[in-house]
Amino acid sequence: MPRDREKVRRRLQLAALELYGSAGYEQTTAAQIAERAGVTERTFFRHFPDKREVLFDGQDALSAVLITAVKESPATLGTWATLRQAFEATDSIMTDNGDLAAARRAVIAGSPALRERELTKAMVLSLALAGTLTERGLSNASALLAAQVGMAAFGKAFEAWLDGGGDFRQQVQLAFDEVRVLTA
Amino acid sequence: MPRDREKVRRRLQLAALELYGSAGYEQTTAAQIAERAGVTERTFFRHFPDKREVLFDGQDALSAVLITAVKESPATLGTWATLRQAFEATDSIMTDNGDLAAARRAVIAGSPALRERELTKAMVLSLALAGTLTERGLSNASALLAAQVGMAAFGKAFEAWLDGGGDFRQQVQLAFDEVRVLTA
DNA sequence: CGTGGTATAGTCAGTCACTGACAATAATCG
DNA sequence: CGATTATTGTCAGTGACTGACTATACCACG
Repeated sequence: MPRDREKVRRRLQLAALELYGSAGYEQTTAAQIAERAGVTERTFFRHFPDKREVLFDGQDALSAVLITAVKESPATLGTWATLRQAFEATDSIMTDNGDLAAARRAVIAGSPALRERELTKAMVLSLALAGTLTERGLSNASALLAAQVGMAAFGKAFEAWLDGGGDFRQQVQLAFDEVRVLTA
Repeated sequence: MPRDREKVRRRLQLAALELYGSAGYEQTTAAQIAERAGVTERTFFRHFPDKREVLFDGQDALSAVLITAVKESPATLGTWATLRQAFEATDSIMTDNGDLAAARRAVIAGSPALRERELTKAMVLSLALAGTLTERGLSNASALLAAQVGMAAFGKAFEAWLDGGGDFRQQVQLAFDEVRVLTA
């Protein structure tokens, strides 16, 4: 495997994050990112299908943790508890991603196009989650509904945690409880 | 107000729906849509900010119904019941949009770019809903969470209704109940 | 140590979404 | 009918993204 592919990928991602952060997403061209990473524009598009994707890459790890957590969850556990426990299991991933995650979030928040792509990533996660819930006996529609409600709770937990709420798992717990109270 | 703006808009929307449906979204150029509508490409982009938006236009009506329903809901009613009642109130809008809605959905389902835009539209709706829930005393974060959970239920209700489930309001009822059972 | 194969990157040309600036035209109002 | 204004046409340009082809770096093998 020549010309270390992963290195180029990471350089492109870093360059994009920096440029999006300083000049803004819309004002940054793919050619500029490529130049800063020491490659050509064409190479950028060989590594990422579009200008947005370069910012979204940790999703696979998150998805993997969620799915294995659901799969290893005891069958006696209900859907809701299974989901809560799966989202709690992402704890380590969340805690690891330090400063980069914050910069990423700021950049994404600043661009409608990037926020839109973030929604797609969330949906992909919901669909993956729903897929494994299906294996636990739920219908497709019910599995997707459950996954989406869980994702909504996870979203609030994540925001609360970023806003200084100390323990991530506890924020997940709180958000899931809030949904229970809401619908009761 | 010269050269009837609304007429051109509708012609563009219809032309887009037809072309997206027959040739596919990606294979259809903005110039083709414009030509079929009897205007130039430039005019297309004066009416719609991009190729995707031309398919999303009923959102304002839906949003208006939801928001007034929430605002007119008695203060004694809980958040969850308020949301359910609001979504039930969209009944007439859903029932009116007959064949066009079905064609629209098929086209959207066939294109990742259009599905992505649909997610944005759902989020805009959630944010609007959350805004009015805030006026009922909820925090921003809790209002958004509630709105998103409601939207998820609404989404399932809508799909179930499209799949032949007779009464729309009843599907909403069922989906909302399902979330209650899920989290209990 | 050369040599060939393969993965990766560069080059070039092209399409298409979208935009700004300005000219043309059609409806409206006096 | 003339003036005003909303809308459209025309034109030129930028930038995202793609296909086809070439060039180069790495690897294995003799």
